[in-house]
Amino acid sequence: MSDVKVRFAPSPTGFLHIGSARTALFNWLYARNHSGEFILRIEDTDKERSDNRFLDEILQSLKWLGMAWDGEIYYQSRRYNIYKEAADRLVSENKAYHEETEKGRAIRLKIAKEYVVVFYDIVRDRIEVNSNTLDDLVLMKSDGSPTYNFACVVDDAAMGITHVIRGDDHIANTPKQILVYQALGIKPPKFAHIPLILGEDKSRMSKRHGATSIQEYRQKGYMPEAIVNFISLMGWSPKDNREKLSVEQIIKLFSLKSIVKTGAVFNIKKLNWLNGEYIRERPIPELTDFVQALLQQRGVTWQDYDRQWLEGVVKSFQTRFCNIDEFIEKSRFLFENEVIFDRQAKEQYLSLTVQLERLKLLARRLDAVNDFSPSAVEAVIRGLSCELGVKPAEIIHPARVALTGASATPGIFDVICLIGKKRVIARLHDACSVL
RNA sequence: GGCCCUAUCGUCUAGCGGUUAGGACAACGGCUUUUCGAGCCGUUUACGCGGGUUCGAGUCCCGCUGGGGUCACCA
Repeated sequence: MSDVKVRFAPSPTGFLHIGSARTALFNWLYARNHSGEFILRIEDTDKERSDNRFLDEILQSLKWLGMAWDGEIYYQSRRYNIYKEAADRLVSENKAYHEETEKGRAIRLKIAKEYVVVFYDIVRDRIEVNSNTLDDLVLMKSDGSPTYNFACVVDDAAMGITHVIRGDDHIANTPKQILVYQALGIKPPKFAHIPLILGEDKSRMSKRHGATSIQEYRQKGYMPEAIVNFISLMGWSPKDNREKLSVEQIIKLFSLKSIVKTGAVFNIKKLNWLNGEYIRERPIPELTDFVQALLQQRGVTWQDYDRQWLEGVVKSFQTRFCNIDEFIEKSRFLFENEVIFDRQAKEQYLSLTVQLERLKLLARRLDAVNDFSPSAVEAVIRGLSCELGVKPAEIIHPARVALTGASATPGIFDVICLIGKKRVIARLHDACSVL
């Protein structure tokens, strides 16, 4: 058994976003690395802003990312008596006092002047703050609920938390909390303040920087292992030049001491690359399940859709997409009846009479093919190019545009089969209709 | 503004007194090829500035500048 016990303490006032997911991850990794405990505590003392909708979402995101917590979930809203008791004790010991305000009676902690609070942070080493910069800390609000800094300390102590791993933005809270620990006569846990995740402009990542909630990334088709791998690399590294790591490998290598001190700018392009790596290594049946679920969510469908066909589509696109938006965008010619033409491609490949005449011929030959397989289609096209004395590309390029509207697609022989004979002939005819 | 933290390619990072400053993403180019992608190969790009300490500084110290965080009866 290990003596490590950490916690993730979200407040249900918003969705689980990239930053807090990373905080949760580092806690979880640390616990797993030390065979310690990882508990979940819901800091729902703000009645106004807390919402069960957010709580459900946070729990779901955590599960989806694979971070299982140990034991029961704690809710601060159900522990008010514990905070009250602790606060009363401090008042009786003359370490805190009641304050009458317009809103009612609050309890504040007395903070001595000219006192230097020193603590050692695992990431940043020594930090010291003069108590003169601190006001007497409100412990219990006039509505009877505890303040964050108080409830947090009381709970961390009561739950036996050994390491508090949290965002950088809490550094300023730490001296205050240490003063609470001292008043309570309890030895503080160890602290590790991890750098924040930043947006493009280097300020703390927020909604205005684009998608920030884990759920959004899930819906966009990012895999949990890609996200875990990616966020673990913001502020931490295995130091051996590896980038793609399984969660087991990360757990094994993880260390709080190797966390960097500077904020990391969220780089979506790298996430895209990593997600693409995971997509490429996934077996087709599995990847198809993954894509299928997402397409369903988006309402993308096709009348002749069947599992085998979809697997073929996924196989053709496996190396060509890094998220579901890209998949949908690039494969639309398979799911929609109408072909959306790229203006330039059409200009280049479907404007000459010879090009259209070749397509007309191609349509006739293809129509005669009964076994509509990639190899059969290829034989037809190569045969035709030979007969006409032109390079296969002279037929392939116009055909690609006529059939898909685009100039960049998976291999044309596969594409033709995926579109299906009936639609292929129809599209070819449509393209030649101006003749 | 006070307080606190921080500073290596555009971005994520390795480095922990002596390195041709390494890797990854991105970008760019090449190979391959029916286009694109993937893959493989390659190129461009970094130690913010100024002082010290030292035989020697990206690495240690100080200052400056830049960036961030925080200053609630919100967490």
